Amino acid sequence: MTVFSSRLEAASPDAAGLASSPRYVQVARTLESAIERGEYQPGNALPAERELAVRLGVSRVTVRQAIAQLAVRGLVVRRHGSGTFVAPSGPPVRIQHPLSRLTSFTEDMHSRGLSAGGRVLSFTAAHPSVHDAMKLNLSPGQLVYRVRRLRTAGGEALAVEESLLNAGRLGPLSAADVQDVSLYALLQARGAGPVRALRQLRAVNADDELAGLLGVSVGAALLATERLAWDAAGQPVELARAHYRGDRYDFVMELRD
Amino acid sequence: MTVFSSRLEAASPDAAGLASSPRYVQVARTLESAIERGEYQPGNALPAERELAVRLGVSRVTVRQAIAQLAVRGLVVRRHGSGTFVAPSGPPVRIQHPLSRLTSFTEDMHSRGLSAGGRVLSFTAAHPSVHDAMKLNLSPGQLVYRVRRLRTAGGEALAVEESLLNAGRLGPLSAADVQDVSLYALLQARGAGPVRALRQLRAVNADDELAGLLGVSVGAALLATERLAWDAAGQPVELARAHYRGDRYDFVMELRD
DNA sequence: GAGTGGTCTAGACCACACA
DNA sequence: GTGTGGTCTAGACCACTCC
Repeated sequence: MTVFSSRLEAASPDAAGLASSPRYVQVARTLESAIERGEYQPGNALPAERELAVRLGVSRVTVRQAIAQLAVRGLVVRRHGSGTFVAPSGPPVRIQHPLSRLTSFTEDMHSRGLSAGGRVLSFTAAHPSVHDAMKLNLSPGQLVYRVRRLRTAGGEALAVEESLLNAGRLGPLSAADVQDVSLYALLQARGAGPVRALRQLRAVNADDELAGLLGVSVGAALLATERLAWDAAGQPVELARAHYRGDRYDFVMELRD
Repeated sequence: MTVFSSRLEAASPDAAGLASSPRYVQVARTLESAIERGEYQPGNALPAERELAVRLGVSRVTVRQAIAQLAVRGLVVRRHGSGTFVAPSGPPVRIQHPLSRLTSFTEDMHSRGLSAGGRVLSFTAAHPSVHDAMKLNLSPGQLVYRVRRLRTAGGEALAVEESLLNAGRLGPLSAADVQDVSLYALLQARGAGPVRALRQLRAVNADDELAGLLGVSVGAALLATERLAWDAAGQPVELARAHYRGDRYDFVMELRD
């Protein structure tokens, strides 16, 4: 089925006095409205880039530039060798994180009936950076455990989390100890359960590595957080940095006057 | 000064057994490390794209693809007709938003000694969407004021904020009333001061319009928030959606067990 | 006007998926 | 093998900035 008119911005270049936008923007809009009209259903493939180029009378490079815009916004997903597909419409897993309380990722997911999975990407004992040592109230020579984990929920990668733990405070720890267990539970078991934390949120673009791990395009918006947690004695016990998929994670908080 | 070797990944394609990455990634890394080494100082221009292409032995398109990666990550800023510049190193204005309390943008900025500026982009009375009407506890026929403002701090665009206000509850309101004044102060003055709010945060990529208003590249990560505020009587008084520059805004919150 | 980034093209080859 | 997206090229013209 031929969905598009053969040319863009047909007769009058800017009938309404609008500045004519670049072709790739026009192509992006054309594709977007076709998707919105339901001409391409979620999960279905778009026509191949080469075919779109012919149909729309533009070069393939221009089509790619247009599709790249849609991809970074999460409207479509590209699969090398296979095609470009309309993204599943409603976010299949949308997490709402209640921020009033100090909870772990594992708890969060369980309270929503999702299986909190994960995979340890790396586990090392190392010297923290000067900056991090200060935050954890350590002298630069002291060791920290550095745990890097990929967090999943409902089988889908949701976040990459890196935790720094005060090694001296916790005693011996091995990679097996952090496998498939909440770090909070582990800290609690060793008498270093956090009771207070500061959490900072900001938005960043995914670099190659995070994009690969989370299954999003390079440049996709991620929610980046840093959390510093203290135990009852006021000692810092954990410094955690996490990158959540922007399209799959919501933080919700309650504010009062 | 010739900064780069004339070719990338010179003799052995993958000496350490590493899969050779695309050229534009290599170019991006080359430029990034040159910036990190201080060979290009913040505020200074990079060599022109055409010159980089010649120096590095790649096409200009490839150079552009590499620079695009750096631009979306905020390392460099492109200025049409003028050049590509290394971004100012440390974020010159980094806001930390204390989330424990219900504060307005204006208050936030003042408490940091920054002038909270702004510009009303649009002010209309309109019918809310069904979805929004529900949130504001209105019947679909009732009117809302829709205020769209560009928020600045220290002379720099920081956020685009759109507020929906219950028109019936507030009485007559004109564009002049929302000019240069905190909406919270205005609500307070009309006996609809908010005492409780829910705030949701997520990360999104900037579209053309937001990018233009905020002075960032299309696709840059933004912190998107939606806030629904209630007055003392438990009536919803404001539904606000805002997009903050991800590289200029931090949210910080305190959590307790 | 000279120099810069922004857009666009036609064509090529590579890497991956799938039958 | 065939079809798909991913990368890359050389060259062109446009739009903007700045002198």
